[in-house]
Amino acid sequence: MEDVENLSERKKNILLNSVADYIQSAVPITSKMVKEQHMVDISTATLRNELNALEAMGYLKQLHTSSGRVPTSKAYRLYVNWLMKNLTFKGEELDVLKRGFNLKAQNLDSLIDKVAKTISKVTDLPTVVVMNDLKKLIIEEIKIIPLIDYSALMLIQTSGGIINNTLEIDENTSEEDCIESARVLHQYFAGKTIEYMIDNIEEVANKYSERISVFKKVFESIIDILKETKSPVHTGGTKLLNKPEYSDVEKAQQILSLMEDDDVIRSVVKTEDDNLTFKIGKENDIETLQDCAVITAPLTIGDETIASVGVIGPQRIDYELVAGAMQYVVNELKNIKQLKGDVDEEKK
Amino acid sequence: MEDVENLSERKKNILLNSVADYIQSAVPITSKMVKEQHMVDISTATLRNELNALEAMGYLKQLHTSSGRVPTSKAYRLYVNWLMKNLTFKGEELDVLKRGFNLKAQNLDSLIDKVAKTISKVTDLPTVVVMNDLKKLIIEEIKIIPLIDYSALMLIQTSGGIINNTLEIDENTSEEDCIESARVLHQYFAGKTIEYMIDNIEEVANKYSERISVFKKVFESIIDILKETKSPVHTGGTKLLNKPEYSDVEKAQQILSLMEDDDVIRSVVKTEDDNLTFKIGKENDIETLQDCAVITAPLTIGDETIASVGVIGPQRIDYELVAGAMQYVVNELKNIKQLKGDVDEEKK
DNA sequence: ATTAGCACTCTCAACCTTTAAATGCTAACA
DNA sequence: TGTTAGCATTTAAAGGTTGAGAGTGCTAAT
Repeated sequence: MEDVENLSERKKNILLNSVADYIQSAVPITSKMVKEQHMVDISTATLRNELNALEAMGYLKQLHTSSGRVPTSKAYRLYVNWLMKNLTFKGEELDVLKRGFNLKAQNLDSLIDKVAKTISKVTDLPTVVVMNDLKKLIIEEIKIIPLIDYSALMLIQTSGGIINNTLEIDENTSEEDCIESARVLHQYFAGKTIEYMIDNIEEVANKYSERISVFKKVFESIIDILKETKSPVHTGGTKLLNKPEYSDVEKAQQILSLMEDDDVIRSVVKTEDDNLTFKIGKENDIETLQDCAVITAPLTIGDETIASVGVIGPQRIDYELVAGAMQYVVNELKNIKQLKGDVDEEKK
Repeated sequence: MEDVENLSERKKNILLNSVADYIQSAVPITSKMVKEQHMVDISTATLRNELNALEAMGYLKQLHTSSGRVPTSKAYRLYVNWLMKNLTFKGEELDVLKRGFNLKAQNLDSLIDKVAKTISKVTDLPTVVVMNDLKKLIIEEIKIIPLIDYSALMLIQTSGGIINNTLEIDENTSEEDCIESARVLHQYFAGKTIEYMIDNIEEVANKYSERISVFKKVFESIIDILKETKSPVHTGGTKLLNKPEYSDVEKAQQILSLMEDDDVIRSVVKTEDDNLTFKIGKENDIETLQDCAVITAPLTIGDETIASVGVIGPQRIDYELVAGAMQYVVNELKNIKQLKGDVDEEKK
């Protein structure tokens, strides 16, 4: 389908350079510009012929007869494919990232938050993270710590990170009750999935509710918490307003309100692919996004893919920067568990 | 200063009604409109005289000779003062709030987050929460719970809520070490302020570092965490774009980037007052906000004022709704500790 | 295959015109 | 003295016109 071979070396040159220029400047490509910046030896007339041909092939289009040309989705796709073959991280921009993004082990929520904020900052684009279903995660450790006000903190350490939630408990629940509850939970569910725990916790609760009055209450709270789906986390929406594409408030708002619709954005950002995925223009299913680009990647810790991250912008997006930043963050996350794996090995 | 007495009953009527209308519609006030909606028996000519007089007194101004009039800051101030005397919560809107805002005890971060999101949702305006300095909070309880990956969770239960942070610790730190560390910290610092803890922890660390090798490391992490200042939390920035006042992207961006400047927004939102504070138009110190309204309130849990919350919008803001929503949330927060106080009493 | 030259197209900004809505003012009225 | 009808006046907003400028496509020559 992407028969790059059809393109003469010169056409390819013109096209890739022009797309790169346009991504930086947002100024339509003209024969004069191409000559001055890339092909001084060739006349504008010749370049006009080339541009004309590229337009006929569907890589460029004019906004109106007497204007320069802008890249089509097809051109961006070509550019991205080429870029992915020749990707080198951009030094300076990623320096900022490397300095700002040190991951200490932390709970999932703040980890996700940090990922979104960092990518948004570096790319200067809105960024969304949607959590995968937690149900498939494997339970490693469970702790329940009583706090004030009829509440307790429950920590579930899983194969995909630590889940950290507040339980409502009865007023006369002692610290020992909490420890005992955690012990029982651990006994039954360590090594099992969260899904398994949801399905079977009731049974366990019934078994123990007579011996320890608080059990049932605790277990009910746990079910409530685990069943609830996390809202997607989004940051940097206002960054869209900087882009000339969205100087019209209406347009910006369409995208922004789409980002706030949990179900829609979840379907947009969630990715099955193992690598970066680029959806450019028409490649997007959602109507509103058909003149946008969406770049998504899975967030994997160890063996568990816990979430997907997505960056949304105009098609004229700095793919190189975005891909570099996302790649970097995704790798850092993988390394966290790498470390943990090593430690486990040593212990054995 | 606010000599409402100068105003005849009729003028006051016209003005308050007109401001209320304008807040809802954003359409400049005309003699015709006033007649039709509030004073059918009086001719437009008479109303023109009245409006003219109100303008001379500085309550209204025309955008140009042949346009209707819009309220000045002075008029909004009068309106707000009147409103605060006659405030009744708006039933329907606050119903949404009451349904959505149930506060379980939780850590400070998520509490703050919930407050911001809720107020922003109900008022349909950007909302910011800035944390007060935590240094004055009194420590009640300290727990350290070891997790994976050289890290532990530290919970400090204070007079103002639970502070919840991840520590980096040495690889060979046992659970007993953590418990012992927490015990020592508790022994020295329970009942003291966090500030006191920061000033004296080093000494304690030195004393114990020989007996328990991990102490120093733990204590260093704690200092780092406590010294760091929390960034303000902001939500709903994009809601500004709905307002006709900000159909111009430039204007919206001015406000939005101001909201993202931590130092500036902190000075804007932080309030010493015990109640709701309204800063209308020129009453704001910051240049950019001089055609905005900023409504702020302290967030108090028990005796501790832990943060300030602020709502930012055009001067033409639904003060009634905003005041109602903020008042409600502020009270709910107070009640949390009320509850806790009761429990403490019972225990004695 | 390339290029110079030129006619052609279209946007953009500036300027003008018209329309409609609101006002201020004057003079009459209760 | 307060109220009102009537009318001239003001102005923004919308629509139309024009000229300049930038870019293209096409033709004919190299």
